[in-house]
Amino acid sequence: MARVGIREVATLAGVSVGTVSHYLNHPSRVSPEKSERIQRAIDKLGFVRNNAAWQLRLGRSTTIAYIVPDVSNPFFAAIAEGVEQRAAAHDLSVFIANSNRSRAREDAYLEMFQAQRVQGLLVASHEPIEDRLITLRQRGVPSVLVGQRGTFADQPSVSVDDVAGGRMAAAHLLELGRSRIAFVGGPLGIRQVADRLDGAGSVIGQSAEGTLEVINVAHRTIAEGRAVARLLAARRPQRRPDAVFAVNDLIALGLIQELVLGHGIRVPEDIAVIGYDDIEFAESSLIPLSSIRAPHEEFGHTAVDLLVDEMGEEPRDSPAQMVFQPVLVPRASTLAAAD
Amino acid sequence: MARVGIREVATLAGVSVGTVSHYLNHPSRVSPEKSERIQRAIDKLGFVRNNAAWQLRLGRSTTIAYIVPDVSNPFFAAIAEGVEQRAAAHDLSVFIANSNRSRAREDAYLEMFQAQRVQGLLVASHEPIEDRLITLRQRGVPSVLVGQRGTFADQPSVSVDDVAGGRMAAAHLLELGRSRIAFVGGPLGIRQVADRLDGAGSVIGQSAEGTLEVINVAHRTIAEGRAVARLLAARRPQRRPDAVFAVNDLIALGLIQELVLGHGIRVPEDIAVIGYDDIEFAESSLIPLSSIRAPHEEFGHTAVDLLVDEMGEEPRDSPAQMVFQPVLVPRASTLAAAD
DNA sequence: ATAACATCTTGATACGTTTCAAACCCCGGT
DNA sequence: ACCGGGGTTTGAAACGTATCAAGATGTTAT
Repeated sequence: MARVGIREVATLAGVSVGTVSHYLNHPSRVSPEKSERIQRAIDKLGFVRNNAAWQLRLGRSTTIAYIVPDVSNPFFAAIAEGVEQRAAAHDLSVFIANSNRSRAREDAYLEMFQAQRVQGLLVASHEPIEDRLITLRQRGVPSVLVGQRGTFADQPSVSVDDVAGGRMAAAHLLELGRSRIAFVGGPLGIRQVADRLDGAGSVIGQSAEGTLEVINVAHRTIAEGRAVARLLAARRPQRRPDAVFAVNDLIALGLIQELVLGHGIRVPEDIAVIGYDDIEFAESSLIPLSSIRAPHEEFGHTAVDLLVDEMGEEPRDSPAQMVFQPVLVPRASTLAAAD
Repeated sequence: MARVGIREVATLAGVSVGTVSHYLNHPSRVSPEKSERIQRAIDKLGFVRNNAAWQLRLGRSTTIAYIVPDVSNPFFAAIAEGVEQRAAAHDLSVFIANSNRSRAREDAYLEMFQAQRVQGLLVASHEPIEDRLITLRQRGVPSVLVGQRGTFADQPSVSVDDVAGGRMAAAHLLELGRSRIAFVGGPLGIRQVADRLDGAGSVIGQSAEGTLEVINVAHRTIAEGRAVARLLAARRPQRRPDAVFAVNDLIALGLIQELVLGHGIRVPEDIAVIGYDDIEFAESSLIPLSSIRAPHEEFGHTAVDLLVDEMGEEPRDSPAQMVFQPVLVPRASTLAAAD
């Protein structure tokens, strides 16, 4: 298959390359007759514009990237959906990259996207990553932090008030009369994790007799939740917590699954469980999972809007750090059956 | 921020652009002393190679694309994970695009990737899409169909034997003594859907008294499953099926959720439910979901391998259409409780 | 001392596109 | 008959990089 470029089209149509380019970019400036000829040539040759050359000439791309720590976490998938929608409205394509919770992969992608000259970056990360983003911004690549509030005022971000979310979760458990509460999550170096624990701690600290145990886990996956469940099941019943606040829904789901099916521990009677994020599967879980709901699609929409703002020339007028308030969604995993 | 290219680096380091380029691509050919100076200049200027120019020069990119109908279906996310892993091993980057079940978006992405001159395409689609892939192949862009077997011998694909899967599901239900079986899925224009139904039908047709009802749905989402559940609940109990085979796990999960929580219909006692794909959340569902398991990561791995093969020059030696055999994973949604 | 050669460096060229300035053509107005 | 001018068309230049052929420098063998 011979390479077919604008030049081949031009020859076949009997016009100059300039005219073909005009036809492609400013169709109004070329006469109907030549337009016709050019279009015919394009069809015949199956010409598709070479993006590399186009970008090179224009000095910019029309792509943004969305870096996500874990595609298989439905929370990020839901956000991705929102991102795609809004990006399409802005005529931007989205390059989704999966860092797989690996810092090295994350850095590699950051570098790669820079080489691609993407217009901007949407970054959801568990690692503290702002230092890198500063560097990128200096090089002209704007970014929006997703799910984690920027610590610097000029780092735009879209996030949930995780401290408030943590408070809500803990308050909910306390109100149900639970007192020996375990927080399952980690590492605490992750801001979102620390904040949620922080919120929970502040509420429990104020209560008369609540206690807060922290069970640190390295990853926030279903498998990890199961592992913690086995850990709890191995304890003497009196030493088990009577409520668990899991730092995300995946852990909570794994936990419930293993507790109930693997060890016959009842949820919520023996241990109440609340998660975080309210992913789509929380509702249809073994025991429908109580959760702290963060907006999903809206999250994505806002992130793109912020990024587009940032990509513009004018200095920002609206506040760049959007913080959503989470909502408590109580379900069977904390509430006794209603009947 | 002034644009910084290879030229700026060269000036700062006091060498020619050719040398800098050599340093980047054939480090061995440049003297230690200049290497040092160049590296220093790169660091100082924060130089990152311009991918557009690089691609333009080389005439090819180092990227493959993975088009998926629905990022928020964990089945595709799991495959994506496998794809990323294997692609990384081949030094390829993966551009994940979400067609959102829209043919228009699908076409737009196909066009875009062609413009990007990606090395190859991984396409998971519900639409019949092979005609387009043929055109692409003629233009030098190889592709691998994911989840759907190629109908032409030269269209590589990675798929599951869906007819066999359908048979397994139906046989399982019949063995449990169920006879009024409903298949929930659609549209039948989708090959995977038709095959699964086909398999189920063939088994039920051979049985003494099994009947197969088809409940057609437009989408294969949790929400759609719920809708079907409401439909079934509205029927007189005698007219309800005693078993449901859902064309994927999402539908099955939504169905169970609404049947049990919304209408007090028992699963599996009143209606047994089996899904398809065995996504991660099937196991931790309200009623752990029986499912037909297709390989996940392995699927992604194989797809990339096939694509890489295809990208090579030599004609293929190994068979290009991999068909995996599915496995029945029985769980509580069809089996009576064991205790 | 010179030739032959290896090592390192350079400048020019091409990749496929867009865009700018100039050229062209055809008309209507003077 | 000439000029001005809009609408079309053209050719050339540039974008940032890799590579090739050739130049420069230094080294070894004769």
